[in-house]
Amino acid sequence: MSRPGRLPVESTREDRIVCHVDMDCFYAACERLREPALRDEPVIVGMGYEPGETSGAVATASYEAREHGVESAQSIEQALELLPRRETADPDAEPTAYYRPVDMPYYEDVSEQVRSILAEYADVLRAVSIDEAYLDVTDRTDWESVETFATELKDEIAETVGVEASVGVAPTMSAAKIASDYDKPDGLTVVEPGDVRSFLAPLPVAAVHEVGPKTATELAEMGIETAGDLAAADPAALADRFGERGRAIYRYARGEDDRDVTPVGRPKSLSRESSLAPAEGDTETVREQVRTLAEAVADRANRRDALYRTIGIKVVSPPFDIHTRERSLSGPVDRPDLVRSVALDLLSAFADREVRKVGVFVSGLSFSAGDQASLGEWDDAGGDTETVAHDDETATSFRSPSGNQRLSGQTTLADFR
DNA sequence: TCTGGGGTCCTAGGACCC
DNA sequence: TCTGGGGTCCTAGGACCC
Repeated sequence: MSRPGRLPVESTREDRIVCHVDMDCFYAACERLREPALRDEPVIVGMGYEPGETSGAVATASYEAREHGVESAQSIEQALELLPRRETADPDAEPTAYYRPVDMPYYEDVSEQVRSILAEYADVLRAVSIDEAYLDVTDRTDWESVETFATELKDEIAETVGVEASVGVAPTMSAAKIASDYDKPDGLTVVEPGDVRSFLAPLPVAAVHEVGPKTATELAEMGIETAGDLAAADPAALADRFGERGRAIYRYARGEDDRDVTPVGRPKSLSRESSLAPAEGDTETVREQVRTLAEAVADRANRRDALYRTIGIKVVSPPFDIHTRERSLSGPVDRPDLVRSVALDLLSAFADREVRKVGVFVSGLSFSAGDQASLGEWDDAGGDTETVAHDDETATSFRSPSGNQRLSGQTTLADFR
């Protein structure tokens, strides 16, 4: 229903019902699914805790482990100090935890089961990650019955799959997300349209979408501590300081969020990266690591039927300086050898830098090899690609920094001027 | 918070085109 | 020869999210 003086599209948005479903400690829950003895025990899923392994991080800690200060993204050394491994520690002396390695294929299996239930409850579903999704359920329920609706959804996940979810319901994506976090684990929070602003007001600014640590610190300097403060701030001042994001966080804090629930599209880039132990930072080890990563990225792209037009690297050097270098090709390719040679070439800019982490990525992705043939465009431009393909001296086969070789065989606006 | 891996979007300057 | 405006592409860095 459009009210007088309102655009129909806007009133439609206000009447939306968005569910955010967030699986509780998902990796740990999956481990408990196949190993019931882990129930009610501290469980830490992560990498790097085996003897001989040098680094790693906590991917997920169960609530029992969190009570002892273990958190996601914490280094595994810290976690082991707080909670030693059950198998090796003196069981009477101190609290301990079960450690399990990350097993993505298994978690993806479980996630797929959950997703197929979610798909029954919504026409539109956005799977944000392996353990999180937004559902637009506007056409499936209303504000009077949405609590029952969401309870049924939670129950079905628990009974059918055997894992718990927290659900937030609100008229916008960002409010629904915060609502799902409000009463974890196994929570259900419904924020009706009129209540969004007052629901958000007392929360710290960091709870607002797109407010991370940097922005939260800067906001605090401006005297803005809560979402309510942010909602009452001067939007022009926020825009001055934070650009477009300043306007966005102002609106989110006020409960305004235009984003529609849409399925996630194709990836824009693919990457692989890995950390190196301090002793591994020498040039040849880093180059070897880059070769391995390049191969893995090319393989990932190939398996997804993706062609790439840009190849890049990321180098992290102490203390935590992130550098990137990238190079664009004249046309999309599937060329593992090029990924490797370009990545190594780009790496040479960091020859005398200490490296604690390296990554290789490809971007400028195009997926429709078939489409491209049918479009005929890259058949014509194939000369470009062939140039790249047949050129061992890769340096000469790239586009000049701004040269637009791609248009050379096509009719451009210039022809009409 | 001394920091793992995989992503997204925005900003800003320079080169180049018409 | 100098100047101008509008636009795209490329690259590097920054911040954020899960």
